[in-house]
Amino acid sequence: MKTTITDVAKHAGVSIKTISRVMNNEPSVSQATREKVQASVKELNYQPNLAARNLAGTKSFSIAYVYDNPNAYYIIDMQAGILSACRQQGFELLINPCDSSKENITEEVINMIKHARIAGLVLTPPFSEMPEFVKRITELDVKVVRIMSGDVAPDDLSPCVMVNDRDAAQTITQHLIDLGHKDIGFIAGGAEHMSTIERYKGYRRALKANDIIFNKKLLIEGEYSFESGVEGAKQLMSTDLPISERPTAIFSCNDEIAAGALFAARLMNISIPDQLSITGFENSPFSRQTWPKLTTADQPNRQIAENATNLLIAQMRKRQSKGIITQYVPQLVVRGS
Amino acid sequence: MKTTITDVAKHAGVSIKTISRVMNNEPSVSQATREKVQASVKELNYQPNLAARNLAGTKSFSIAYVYDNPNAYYIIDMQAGILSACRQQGFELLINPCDSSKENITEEVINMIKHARIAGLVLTPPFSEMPEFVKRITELDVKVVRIMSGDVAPDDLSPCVMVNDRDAAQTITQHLIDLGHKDIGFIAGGAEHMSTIERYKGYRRALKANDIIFNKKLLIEGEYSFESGVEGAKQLMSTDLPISERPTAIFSCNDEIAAGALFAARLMNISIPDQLSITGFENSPFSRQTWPKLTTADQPNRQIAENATNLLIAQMRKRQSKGIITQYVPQLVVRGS
DNA sequence: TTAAAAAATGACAGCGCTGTCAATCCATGA
DNA sequence: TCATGGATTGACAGCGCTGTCATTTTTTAA
Repeated sequence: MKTTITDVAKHAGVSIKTISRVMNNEPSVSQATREKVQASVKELNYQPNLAARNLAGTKSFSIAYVYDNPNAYYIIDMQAGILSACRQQGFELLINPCDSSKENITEEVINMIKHARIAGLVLTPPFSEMPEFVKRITELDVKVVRIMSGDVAPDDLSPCVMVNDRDAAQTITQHLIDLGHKDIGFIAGGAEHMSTIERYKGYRRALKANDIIFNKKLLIEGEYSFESGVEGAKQLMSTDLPISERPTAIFSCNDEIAAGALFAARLMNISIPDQLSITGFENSPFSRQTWPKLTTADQPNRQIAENATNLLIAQMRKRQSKGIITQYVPQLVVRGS
Repeated sequence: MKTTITDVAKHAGVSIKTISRVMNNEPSVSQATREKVQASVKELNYQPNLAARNLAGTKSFSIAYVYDNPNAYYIIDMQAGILSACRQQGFELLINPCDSSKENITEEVINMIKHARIAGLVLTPPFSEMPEFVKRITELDVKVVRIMSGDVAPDDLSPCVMVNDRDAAQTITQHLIDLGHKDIGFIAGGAEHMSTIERYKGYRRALKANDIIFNKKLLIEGEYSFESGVEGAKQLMSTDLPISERPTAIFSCNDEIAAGALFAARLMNISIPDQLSITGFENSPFSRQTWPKLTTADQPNRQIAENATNLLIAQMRKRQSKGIITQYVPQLVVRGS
């Protein structure tokens, strides 16, 4: 039989209410009692029953992860990080794959929140980048944490974990420049993604810092896909162009694009990295499944998610911590491309 | 405020117990009453509170998905399917990423089951292919459903959803043979995976059915990775070999291997599919991110998972359905490779 | 027609916890 | 010394549901 609060109460010689107080870190418990209870809890290996807690109390111990992202590796990593934080803090995780482009997605999520009595939401792009959505949710007295691209939070509706794609992109570009490149092509992802914009800004900033004049012809507006990388690279390296107008390096907005570009280069008999350098972004499994392996930027997604979830839980416990921001800067991973 | 069982009882003019009976599909409710209650349930949009159910009853409404698989796309699809079935049946899904190679993984999972009062487990490879693990779990009176490769269940410990890789592999191989190929290389995945073995069997069976003698030199023992595909293809197509000893087609055990093989072919200036045909398996996003796109086999993972979960729930409700087996045969997807 | 059996329904306790509020304890200062 | 008030602690109801068992209604058979 599982140990219940009553067992612990008997063991510690206090009332169940006191156990409850200690378990919830409430004040008004003397230090002596608190320690006595904690000892009993440990000895009996007591873990409060979540169902009972949810039923009896006004607060909830459920967190939901609402996602919609074609990148399964990203989701899985995030999920693992969130779960890890939830476990440690005695929360339950509900997962919620959604279609963010759906007309009434906000209502749907709100319904879900109400029905399952969700206390908090972990949001990644694209949801974290939908201001109206976030606003509606936070108005419901449901706490939110957002993981998004940028360096400063767009508002103070929730704590944010910012992934500084801009600085990382600048670092990558600088790396290319240090390698001697001056004509660096840029294949963008979809412009609706904050990350694309941020990465582009970083690229531009690096150029500027090195007094390299930006050449509009080297900018390809693509999307986050392999095909887009193939097309982009073909366009940039077209033999119709005089050699002087072709870039000697290509900054791809993510690994998938980079893989496509790499592929196109191979088709055109351009040797990598001798004749052309290509960089990716994200350090996805993809980046190791090309040849040569991609030089890219790595972000510790699992850790980011865990951190974000802890921020969310902290926010739920106290009344504060709204304005908190954590920033991660993806790190350059130099490989063979 | 959420509608509770009491609201429905009042609305329908019966006791809460009767509502409970209807909600749980218990017998001993007259048809008339049942319909009256169902009408009220619908009108009030009543959904039983899971926490209360779990707390009050002896049965549990929680299912866990225990997984450990490097293929994130597979996991995400499975997860979506399981979730969909859970939602429809009023179950809750707990996810549980695990390291299957860990020494005491069985104990860990059992602990988790006990603590969260899990009623059933959805298992995919590698867990579904660990007989001892499955045995231990089912002894706990926890229901299990396994999704695995094969055509018949290995035992009757649980319902199984079998993915008939063998037949699918035979179909793919036959497709290559129909294209005129006689010398077909085979790059295997890890031999610890049932799927590899099954796919190999299908390949051999197709050869036999067409009176093609199996050539041991065309078999490469690899693993499920891009690199393995590159290496395998290089070996098979080595210029050290007389042309007559090189295959004209390569059966790759999954898309990742196939992508590697495709890549190697490109390196060696072998044109696809003119000089060499390559097939994959799994229809992963990978298979569309190569050029030409891979001919492969598609399995409806989401649907498989949903189906399996329904089987699990059926098993939990009644006492029967242990021996049930559903079989899926992945379907040939002909593309450009 | 009526007793007995079977089917349908309901009353009520209680799952493990939290919220409310009352009771107790203790240090303080008049 | 004793009232005062804040800090601690506990008693108890009740969250929404299910399990048990008693009660009522219906069906069956004599």
